[in-house]
Amino acid sequence: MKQILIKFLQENIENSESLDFEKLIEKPKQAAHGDFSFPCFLLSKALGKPPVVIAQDLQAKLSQILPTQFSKVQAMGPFLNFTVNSGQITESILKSIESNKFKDIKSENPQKVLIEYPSPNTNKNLHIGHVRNILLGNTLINILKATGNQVIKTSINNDRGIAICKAMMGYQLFHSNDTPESMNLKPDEFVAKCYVEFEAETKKDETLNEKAQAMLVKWEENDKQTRDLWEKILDLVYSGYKETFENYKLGEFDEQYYESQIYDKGKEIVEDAINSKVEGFKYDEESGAALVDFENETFGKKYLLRGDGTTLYMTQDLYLAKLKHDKYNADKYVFIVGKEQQYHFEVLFEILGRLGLGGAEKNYHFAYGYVFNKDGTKFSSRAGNVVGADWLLKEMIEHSKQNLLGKDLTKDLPVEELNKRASIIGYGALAFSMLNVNALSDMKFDMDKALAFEGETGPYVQYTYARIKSILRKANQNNITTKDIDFNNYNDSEVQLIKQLGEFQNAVLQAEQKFKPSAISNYLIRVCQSFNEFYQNNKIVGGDEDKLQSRLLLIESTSKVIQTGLGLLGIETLEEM
RNA sequence: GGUCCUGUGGUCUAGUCUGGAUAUGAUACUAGCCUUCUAAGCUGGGGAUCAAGGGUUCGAAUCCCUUCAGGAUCGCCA
Repeated sequence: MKQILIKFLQENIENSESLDFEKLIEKPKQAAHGDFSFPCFLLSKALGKPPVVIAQDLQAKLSQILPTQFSKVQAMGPFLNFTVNSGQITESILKSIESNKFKDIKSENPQKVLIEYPSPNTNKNLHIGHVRNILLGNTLINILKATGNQVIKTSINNDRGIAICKAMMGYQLFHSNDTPESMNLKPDEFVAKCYVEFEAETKKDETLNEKAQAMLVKWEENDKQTRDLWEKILDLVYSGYKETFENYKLGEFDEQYYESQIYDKGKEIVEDAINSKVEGFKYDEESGAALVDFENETFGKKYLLRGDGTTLYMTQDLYLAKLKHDKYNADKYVFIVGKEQQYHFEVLFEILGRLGLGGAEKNYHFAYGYVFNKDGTKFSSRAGNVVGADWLLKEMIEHSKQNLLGKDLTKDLPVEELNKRASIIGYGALAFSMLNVNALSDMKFDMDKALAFEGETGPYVQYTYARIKSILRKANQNNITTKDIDFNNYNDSEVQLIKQLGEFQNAVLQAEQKFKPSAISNYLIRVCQSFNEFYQNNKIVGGDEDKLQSRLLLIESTSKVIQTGLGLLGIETLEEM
């Protein structure tokens, strides 16, 4: 459509050879400004007239010879606005939804993408920050798959180190006779309690930190008793995670990595790099430690092996990157990790580039912001005052349930149905609120606000869907098709809604290209707003008879778009709520 | 100190990459709309020096420079 317009303008505007119409023509922000807009500023010099006059002249001239695809050309100030013939647009959009072609979205550049998330530290239960991580990861995967990318889903479990030793010590000191059951805790919460209590105890007894260090040494020496305890604690953590992962729809991984199995690997990579004189790789002459010297202020020096030859965190990451590369040879490696690790990943990618494993062009740090308390202070996981992932979801669901019980329509539902709805609404509210903001932005978490289901929320979108389904039930027609529909029969608010539906593919492609799940949630809000505006002013069943079919088709199409969009966000729909 | 990120009505947020018309919505506040397809909805109102200053441009929230504020990070820790 745009191409038709460009060709038309090129042929009919004088002195326009030098103009880049492709770039100039844009979509107006306001519907009243038509579908395409052409600014006349640049013609001003060539024609020696002010842009406002040019726009008026062009309107007079072009309106006589407008292509049939367009219904109107109008000058508004220095802009020339074109409106397309809505019958053609509505027909093509509604037909593509009917045939499900609208779901068939092809990325401009489909790739094999390996994603790594949520990569927890296994000494505690998962908290609200992980929730953000998981929801972003889930959605990103859905979006990438929906647009034809191949996705490999991995996670690295940070299952060794001082933190897990502290949890183990806490267990030994305070809870060796307890079990999660005896304390009425989820197993991973039980471990977290051991960890937190140990941390608190170190404030009183400073020798405890040394003892934890000693335990780590024993672990590294493969001491049987220590390893047994370690496995016992990890079993607890993983069995707790299993439930959390299920609740947050994490599904199966293609591959899971474990820090305990790779933390001491990677030495060879570094030694080989030094031997083959990879740029910047060298030994420190005094200590014998291995490092990369970037010789600039931004990166400085990065050590890769200690003086005694043992490995460091970065070395392990190099090894893991090589593992992935050798096995999968993906086009892109995505790390979904909090933005505080940005420097680490910049350095990592730079080193990987020098090692021939693909630098910044093949690796991407999908960084996301912090989740703060509502007063802007940081959650402290050491003190243990973090909002737990399990608790959070449970709270959201419980609140949804109270909400349903407060409504005439739903207060007498069977318990099973009530719980099912509450669970879908609660999850939707939580997921939507986290996905509707820019991933990189920090967010304050306010439980009261999260529990308010008005405005730009998941329940608003789900509710809109349920309303549509309710109308369709009432209409009780099974075969709503695009046959026999007069596509010119739609009024302004209907056409606007249909055009909005036609934007679905753009929204998904935007989300894919920019790695931006919020593009989809933002889009769904706009669709629902368009629908609710239309719904409020137009009676469908029992309204205008000759509009019934076209309207049923329209709202059914809307429901399909909403359902598909929510599906990408991992949110389910309800027929009634 | 170096590097990076962030800054848009009281609060939250879209738009920033790729400059375009009166800056998108939400929330809170406020005035209305349910004997009518679900009011978790809709309509109206007030509320913004787009952190500040300068530059580029016919045109800047958007690009460039400077400054300010907040945050992160800069270890032979992970």
